[in-house]
Amino acid sequence: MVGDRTDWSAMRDRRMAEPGAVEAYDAARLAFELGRAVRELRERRGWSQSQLAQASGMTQSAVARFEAGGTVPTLPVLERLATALDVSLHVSFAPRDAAA
Amino acid sequence: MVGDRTDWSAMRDRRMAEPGAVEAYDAARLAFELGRAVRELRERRGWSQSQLAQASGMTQSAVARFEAGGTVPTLPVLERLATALDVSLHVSFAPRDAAA
DNA sequence: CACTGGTATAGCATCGTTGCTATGGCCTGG
DNA sequence: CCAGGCCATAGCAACGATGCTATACCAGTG
Repeated sequence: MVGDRTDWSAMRDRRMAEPGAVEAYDAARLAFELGRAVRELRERRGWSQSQLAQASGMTQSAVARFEAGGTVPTLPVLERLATALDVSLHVSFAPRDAAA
Repeated sequence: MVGDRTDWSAMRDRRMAEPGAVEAYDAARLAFELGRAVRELRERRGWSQSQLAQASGMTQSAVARFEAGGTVPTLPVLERLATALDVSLHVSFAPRDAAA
C-alpha cells in the first residue's frame, strides 16, 4: 500500500496548539534520529555499546536507552558521545527557507 | 589589544582527562553561544524577553537565564525557541576534518 | 546443555533544567 | 519624584535525564 507510513507532515501542521506541544514531539523525533546516527557511527567503528559507554563515560544501559530514542539526550551527553566517536557536534539555528 | 580574547584553543587541548570533563566545558560554551544566537534573533525581531517567553511557552526568567548561558538548555526548549523565532533547529554530528 | 558476549529493560538515587513567583536594578517618560 | 517597561537574579517545587545495578533475551559456540 502506498500510504503505509505515518503522515508526519500532517502532524507537523498542528502548529498553533499550546506552546510546547508540537515541539516536544519534534524533540522526540530529534532524539530518535540522533540515536540512529550514534548507532551508525558506533557500528562503523565496530564498537559495542559497552565500549562506547566506557569511552564516553557512560554506562551500557545509558547508551542503549539513548540509541533506542528512549530519552531526549542532553547537550553534555551529546558532547561526550561526539568526542568519544571522534566527531564534532553541531547545534545551530537556521532560517526556515535556507537549507542550512 | 590583540590577545584580548580568551585562549579557548589552549583549554580545548586539555583532552585526555577523565571522560566528561572537557565535554562539560564544551557544553557550557555551546550554551553560551546558543544564548547569544537566540538573543540576536529575538532583538532582530524587536521582541522583549517576555514576548519571546510567551511565544515559546516559557517564562521571562527562563529566557533571561538561557540567554545569559546560565544553564545548558535541553533540546525540547531549543525546539520551542526555534519555533517561536520561526527558525529551524539543527543538531548533527559531523566528521572532525570536514567543515560541515 | 552450559557459556559467553551483545543488547534491551527495569528500578532507584541523584543531578540539572525548567516552571513559577517575586524582587531589585536600570532606564525612560511623565 | 514617580510610574512603567525591560532585564537579571533568587528560591523553591516539579519534571526529566543520567548513573548505576541487576536482570532478561538472543545469537553464537564449545
